[in-house]
Amino acid sequence: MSKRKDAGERISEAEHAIMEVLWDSSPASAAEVCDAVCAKRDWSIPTVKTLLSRLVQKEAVGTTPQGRKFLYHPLIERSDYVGGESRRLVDRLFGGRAAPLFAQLAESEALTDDDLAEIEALLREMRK
Amino acid sequence: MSKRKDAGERISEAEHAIMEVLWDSSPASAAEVCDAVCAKRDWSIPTVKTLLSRLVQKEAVGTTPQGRKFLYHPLIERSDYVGGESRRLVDRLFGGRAAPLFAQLAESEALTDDDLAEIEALLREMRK
DNA sequence: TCACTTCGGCTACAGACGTAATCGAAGAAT
DNA sequence: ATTCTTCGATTACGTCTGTAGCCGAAGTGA
Repeated sequence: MSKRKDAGERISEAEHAIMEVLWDSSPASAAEVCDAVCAKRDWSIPTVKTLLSRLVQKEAVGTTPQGRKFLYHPLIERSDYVGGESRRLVDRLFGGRAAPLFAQLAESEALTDDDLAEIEALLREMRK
Repeated sequence: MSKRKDAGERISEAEHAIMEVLWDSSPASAAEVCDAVCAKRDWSIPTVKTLLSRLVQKEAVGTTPQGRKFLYHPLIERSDYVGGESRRLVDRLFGGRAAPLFAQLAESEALTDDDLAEIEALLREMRK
């Protein structure tokens, strides 16, 4: 079954940074979100608020009236987002095949020994 | 700033479709490019021309005056582009680690048996 | 040589995105 | 109650992206 309701509009790069914060500490106020990213991305509160409201519009985050303020929380799972983005890349760049992606990462030395070990473990585990 | 490598202007989604055509058949005229994508993406010649000129501006494709017309050819390697995009995704979504990406793809069933076999082969090969 | 066709080059324009200032209502402080 | 402070909401605006129209120079056929 395909939960055909969400999947609304695409989440932009900047918006994703906000999502990341919310996925990290679920209910948070705009100010708290800013505390978490404003320094890193050199944003100001207004920017964070705009991004938050756009995410609300896109139904990617929900709000809970906490007294007079609002608390924001993600409405979509991080794994869903990440999975979608990953698949989109694989589709667009590698014709939907994951192996070439892996080869590409390997070639550009983006794979650490740890990665290799982990992937091997995963492979072994899937091998049944 | 970091390593301000030239030829760094971002290539957009639509532009990438054009690049893909050029990577496939190196020197091509605008009309030929259109023949290859206009149907698929439902574009018109003007659109292709705009995208081509933007890519020229971005120094992602070069031109060769062929008599009266122009022939376009890519100036950046497909592997470079693909590698860059892949790494960008891995950095943004998985903190630079490839293993989680792999796990993600596995979980979302984006890995075919062929993929697994190929990856295993690659792994074995890198194992020395 | 003179319409007619072909191209590349500018121009256009709406929608998304990044970034942020301003406004107005609700609380807090005095 | 009056003012000060907080927030969310609204508005702003330049850039990038997707899509495409128009224009003028060059080539073609008669």
